[in-house]
Amino acid sequence: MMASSADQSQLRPELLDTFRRGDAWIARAVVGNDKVFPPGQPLVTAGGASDMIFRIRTGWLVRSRTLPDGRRQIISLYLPGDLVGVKSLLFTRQPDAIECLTGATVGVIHHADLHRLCEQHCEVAFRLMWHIADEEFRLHKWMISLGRGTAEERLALMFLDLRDRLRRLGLTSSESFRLPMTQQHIGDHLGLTVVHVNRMLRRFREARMMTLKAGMAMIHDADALQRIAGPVQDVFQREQHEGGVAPA
Amino acid sequence: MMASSADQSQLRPELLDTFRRGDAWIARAVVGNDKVFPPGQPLVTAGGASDMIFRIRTGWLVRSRTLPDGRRQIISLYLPGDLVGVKSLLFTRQPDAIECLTGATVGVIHHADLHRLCEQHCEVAFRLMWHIADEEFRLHKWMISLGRGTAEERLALMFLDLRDRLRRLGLTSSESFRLPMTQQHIGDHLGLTVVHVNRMLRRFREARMMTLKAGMAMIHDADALQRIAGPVQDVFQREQHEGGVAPA
DNA sequence: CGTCGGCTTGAGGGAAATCAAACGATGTGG
DNA sequence: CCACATCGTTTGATTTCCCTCAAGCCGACG
Repeated sequence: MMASSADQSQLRPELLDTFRRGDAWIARAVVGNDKVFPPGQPLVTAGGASDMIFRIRTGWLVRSRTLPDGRRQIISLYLPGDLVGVKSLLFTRQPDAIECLTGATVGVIHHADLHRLCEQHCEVAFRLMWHIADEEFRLHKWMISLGRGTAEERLALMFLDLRDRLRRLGLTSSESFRLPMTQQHIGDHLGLTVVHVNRMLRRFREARMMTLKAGMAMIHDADALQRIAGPVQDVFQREQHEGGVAPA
Repeated sequence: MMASSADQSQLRPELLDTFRRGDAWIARAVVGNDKVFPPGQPLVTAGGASDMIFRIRTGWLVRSRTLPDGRRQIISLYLPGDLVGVKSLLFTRQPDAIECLTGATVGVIHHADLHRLCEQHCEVAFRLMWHIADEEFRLHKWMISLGRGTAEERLALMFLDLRDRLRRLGLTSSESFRLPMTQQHIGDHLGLTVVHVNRMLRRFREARMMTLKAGMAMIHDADALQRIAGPVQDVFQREQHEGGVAPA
C-alpha cells in the first residue's frame, strides 16, 4: 500500500485513524474506474466545470493558470496518491487548468458517488477536508518562496521538497529521481524564466550540488541544498535538519 | 446581517442554503464569546499550537511568516466575517503567526465546542470545508500575482481586490476605504520592499489613478487600475469587466 | 524639544528578464 | 541514409526592474 502524506504531516494523531478509513473508502470507490491519459492531456480546462474528482495512480499532474499574454504559473504539482479536483465539489467553475505532465492513469469518482459516500461514511468527508487543508498548507509554503525567495532558494526548495514527497510515497529511496518537467515547467512553477532556471541549474551543477539531465534529478550534496533552502523553509522542515546543520 | 463572501463566489447554488445554515450555527456559537485584541497582538504564534478558532467581528488580521533573516511574507488578510484558524482543527502545530493589524474584536470557539457542533449539525462541517476551500481559491490567485506579476500589477490587483471584498461585506460603497496597513505591510504582502511600494504608489498618484494617505485608500480611476490588473486577474474577474474594457 | 515610526526621495548596484542565436537530441519523410 | 524540422537546452550580450544603502522629512507623542 502506498504511504500517504498524512503520515509525515502535522495531522493531529487522534485523527489519523479517521483519515485512514476515509482514504480506504475512497481507494475502494475508484477501483475499476481507471482512465489513462497521454502526456499533456487536460483533465479540466480553465473556466470549465467538472463533475468528477480524480485520484492519481501513476504519473504527474499539474494545476496551472495561463494569462492572456502567455505568462503561465504552475500552481501545484500532483503525484501518485494525490486527490485532484476536490474543490470542484463546492464550486461551479474554476479558473485553473489541470493537465498531465506525463502519461497518467487516474481513478475517477463522480460527484454523485462521492456525495453518497460522504453521507454513508463521514470519514470520507473528513478525508476530503484534510486534503484541501493539506493543499493549502503546501501553498502557504510556496507563497514565501515566490514572494521572498531568490531563484537559488526556490530551486533548492523545490528539489528537496520533491525528493521528500517521492520518498514518502516510496517512489524513490535514493538521492535521485525521475523529474518529468522541462526547464520551462520549472520556471513556470517557480516564477522564473527558462533562461534563468538554466543558469541556476548550471551553477548547482558546477558547485557539484545537483544535476538535472534527461529527466533525471540527481542530488549530490543534499546538505548544501539544504543550506540554501533553509532560510525559506518552514519551522518544521528546519527542525528536522537542526542537528545536521550546526550554527557557527 | 453581514453579507458573506459566498454570495459572490463560485459556490454551487444548490449548496448555498447549507452554507447559510452552517454559518448561522457558527454565528450563534460565538455570541457572548467575544474577545478584544489591541493592534499588533498575536492570536497564534508561529510553531505554536491552538485549541480554538476565531470569527472576526471587527478589525483586520493577518497570517504571516517571518524568516530567520527577517524577510517576511504576509500570506493572507482577514476581514470582518472571516473565520480564522480553521485548519488548526486538523493540525497539531502550524508555522504561521496570526496577528492583529488593527484593534479587533473576535468571537472565539473552542475546538471541543466546534466538534460537538459539527456532529450535531453537519452543515457546520460543510461550512468549515467551504471556508478552507475558499481560502485556497484566493491563494491560487495570489500565486499568479506573486510568481508572474509586476509590482504595478500586484498593487493594482490588491487594491481592487480589497475594494471588492469590503464592498461585499457592506463596509464601503464608494471608491475609498480605510486601509490599516503600513507600506511595509503592503510590501510584505506583495513580496516587494517598502521603498519600491512607495515609488509605485507615487506613480499611481501622479497618474491620478489612486491615492493612499493617512490610512485611507482612494481609487480615482478604477478603470485604469483595472487595465493594469487585468492580465493577472482570473477569468471570472475579467469577465465582469469585459463590457467596460473594449478590446482594440 | 527630541525622538521615534512611517513616509519619501536619490544614487548606485545586482538579480533576473529579454533578446538573440547556436546546439544537441529525436523524429520524419523523401 | 541523409536532409530538415522540432523541441528542449545552453550560452552570450544587453536591459530593466527591483533592491540596497543612505539620508531627509513629517507627524505623533512623551
